[in-house]
Amino acid sequence: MAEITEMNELQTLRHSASHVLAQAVKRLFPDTKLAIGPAIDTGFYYDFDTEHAFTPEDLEALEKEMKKIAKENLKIERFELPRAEALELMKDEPYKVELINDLPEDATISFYKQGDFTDLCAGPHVNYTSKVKAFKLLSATGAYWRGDEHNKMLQRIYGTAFTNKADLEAHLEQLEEAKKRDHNKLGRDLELFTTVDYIGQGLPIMLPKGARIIQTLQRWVEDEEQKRGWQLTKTPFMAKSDLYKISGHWDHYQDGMFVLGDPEKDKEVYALRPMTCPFQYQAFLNRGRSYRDLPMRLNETSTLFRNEASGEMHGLIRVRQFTISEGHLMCTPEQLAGEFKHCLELANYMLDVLGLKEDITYRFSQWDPDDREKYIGTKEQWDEAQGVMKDILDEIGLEYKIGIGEAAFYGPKLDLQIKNVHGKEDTLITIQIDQMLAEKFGMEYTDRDGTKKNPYIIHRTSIGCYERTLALLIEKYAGAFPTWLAPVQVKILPIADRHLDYAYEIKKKFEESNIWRVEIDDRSEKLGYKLREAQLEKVPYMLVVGDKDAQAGTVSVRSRKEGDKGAMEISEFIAQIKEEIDNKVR
RNA sequence: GCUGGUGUAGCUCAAUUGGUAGAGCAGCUGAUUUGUAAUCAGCAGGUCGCGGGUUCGAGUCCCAUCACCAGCUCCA
Repeated sequence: MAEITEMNELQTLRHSASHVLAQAVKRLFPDTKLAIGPAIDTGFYYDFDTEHAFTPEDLEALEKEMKKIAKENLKIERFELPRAEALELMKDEPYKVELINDLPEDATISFYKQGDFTDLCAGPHVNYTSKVKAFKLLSATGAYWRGDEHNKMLQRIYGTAFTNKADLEAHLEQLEEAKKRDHNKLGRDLELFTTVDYIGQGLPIMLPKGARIIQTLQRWVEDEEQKRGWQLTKTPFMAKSDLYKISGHWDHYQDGMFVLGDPEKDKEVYALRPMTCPFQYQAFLNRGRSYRDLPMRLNETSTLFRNEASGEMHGLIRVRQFTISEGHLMCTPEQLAGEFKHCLELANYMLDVLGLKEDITYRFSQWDPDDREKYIGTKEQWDEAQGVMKDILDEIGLEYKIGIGEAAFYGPKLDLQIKNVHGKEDTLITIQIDQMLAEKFGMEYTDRDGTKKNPYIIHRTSIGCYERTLALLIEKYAGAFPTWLAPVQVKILPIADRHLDYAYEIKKKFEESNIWRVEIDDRSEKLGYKLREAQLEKVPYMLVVGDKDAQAGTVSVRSRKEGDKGAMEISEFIAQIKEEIDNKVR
């Protein structure tokens, strides 16, 4: 209870902070029209309509004005008005008028007034502006009125506020720390990936170290899927438009596809694949199928191409070409629940080993019955597919949120959501039930009774897209990957050049034990310097070798996690690290 | 796609009112051969994101474009 009260207090304070901001904006930029200004998880924002674009200097000036307003210690008072009077009061604020008009007939229309500033608002608020003292304005950006891209773009100012200075400082420091973990910065610093302007947006170059991590993940995923009864396919990266017309992608997804050729002029048009589904179905369609063939589990390490809008790309999280651990599973209605659980188990196992499971939330993504444009199929089909998924989820006892309008165009999804270091949520893994595409593609199996039936199809990924998953891993571990994933697992640091031979001897012993990610730092630098470099590269183990080690046939081990571990027999250390790698110790 | 910001050496950043592009670190060469956060000396490195324009003269001003960043909208 105390916690809830505290949260509400903070939300109230932040809401009041947004009003103080709006008051400051009105004072400094009187022509500004007000939209809305709520409290959010991390602070508050307010949307304004003005010709003037807010600069960082403006934010400073506004902060100063806000401090002044706080100092003036204005009383914040609530009052209510009948609709007509409310509209009269807000006649110069078109957005407020729109909001009032959208309120239901019997709604109470309340206002909050502080000095010369009055705002339409349901409240609650703190009682005096002086309460708003520990705050900071963070950024000015654009945002569509009512979140609709067809509406005018307003200017949003983001800020944060706390009940005391210490909390504010701590939060700002946390933001700085988050920046250091940001995969888009750290991943480049650690030479995992880069981008090149003449290659294009959303097309990252995986550098040797990044590629090595992805290779490790991919080998592990494909092996694990094989163990669990999945059969690997390799299908083309492009197809004629005919294929996408059958699947519905041509109608529902064309803007998102890279089309090769001009549909208006050319006889044949190809498109790079944005999804694997219609390709992998061909493996099922290769010959007639019976119930004995089911469940048929097909997996593929599948590279996809999506022509995302130019503003959507972000590091490795949103890209135009990516590789996903894809899979499609054809089964009977009786098998569906079991197979769905099997897919979820695999995904959860993967996330558990990676250490990401604790950061996952589940979203049951459903269609939006009011947006028929976006979806194929009938209401009955959707009700059935969603009903089946709901039963499965409830049976497992999974805690989930419902996302209306978040479904795929052909069926409902269970999305495994994760937040990045800045608190922005993305889908890492998705498992979908589809009872529509099988019919479209004429996928049938002969059942026991000799009748032909369409199988249920589960679309799923086990580890998600390698690029996105890598991004989350970089942030999770701040670049200090578990040994089994680390692009460099051991760095050998000879303290003088005469120990280089011994260093190579050690490296060879690692290689004989099938450990290849061992590097020697052969520069003539001081040991302290080399150690610092190895630490910056986040290498799990550093082996210092000098005279006494060379003579005794040992290595001095320094662990990233545990610090100095002293001298060890080489074979002993190799056995230890091998076990760590094989068991995927985090 | 939209709003705003940013592009100078591999990295972090300088460059007065428009007047010869600099520094530290990284790199290379030589010396040093060192036991836990920076050994010394030298060398090299830039069509100032790309393209136009204004000007006697543009890293600096204007236009256009590309990329990166934040946010919105969309999405794995």
